[in-house]
Amino acid sequence: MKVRVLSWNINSVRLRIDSLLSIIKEYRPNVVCLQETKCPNDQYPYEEFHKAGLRNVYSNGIKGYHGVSIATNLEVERVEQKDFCQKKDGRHLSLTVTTKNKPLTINNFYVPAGGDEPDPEINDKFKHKLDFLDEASAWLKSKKNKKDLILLVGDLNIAPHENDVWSHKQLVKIVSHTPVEVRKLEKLRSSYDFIDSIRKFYPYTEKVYSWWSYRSKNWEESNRGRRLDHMWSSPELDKFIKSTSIEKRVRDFERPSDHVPLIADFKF
DNA sequence: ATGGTTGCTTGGCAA
Repeated sequence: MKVRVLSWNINSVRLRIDSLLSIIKEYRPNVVCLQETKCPNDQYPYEEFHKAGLRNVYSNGIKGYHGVSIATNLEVERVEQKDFCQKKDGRHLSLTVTTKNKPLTINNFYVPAGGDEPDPEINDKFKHKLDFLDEASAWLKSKKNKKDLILLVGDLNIAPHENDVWSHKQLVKIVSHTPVEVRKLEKLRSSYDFIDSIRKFYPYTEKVYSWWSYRSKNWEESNRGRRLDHMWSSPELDKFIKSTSIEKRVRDFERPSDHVPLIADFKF
């Protein structure tokens, strides 16, 4: 049994629904995880997913900002959404689906961006980001079970490695690449001994990005990107992974998101 | 060092 998971910070699901439908048609994912849907649950385009063959659709969205969703054509055993930091904003949703072997849980995260100033004392948004990562780490750790199939995907808003950014030197004090954030992300990863499934297929010796700012023309030529989006597999799930990819071409779509989709392929 | 763009909404924030 093959399972394909696609994860994308779509930056408005309503604005880019046609781009998403063409991506679904082309890549045929079994699971679609979105971040920054910017769409309240009662306005979510559920029917568009149904028509595209993804019958089970769940949204954790609020008006205006952030918001996550998961759509799948697999049987859903369980749905969970965790409200970290008591903010009541849509930054997490998880589904447990049925595979040939045993249940697979997909956690979809949208970690707070953290504002501009990398100091929790003077910047509440940065504090929220660090607190969110601490709470998510503790929550995952409390659920840890060696034999479970767990996938964590999403826009984690941190590019941890030197080769996850266009210039380590110029970004080391910029939110998304500061040492304190990198440590918190590593804590999140180690909470479940996750394996970085993108880097498993894209070695650390090469520069790899999933996001290019809207604020520069010729995004491709200047190539000042960051790898903010991630796919992590639990050790048991890692046994079944066949490949991952970063669909960079999507950054060239008409009215693009500033992020591109990630894909992971599993065979159970 | 600064400003650059986009989306949700129509003024200003969040990214």
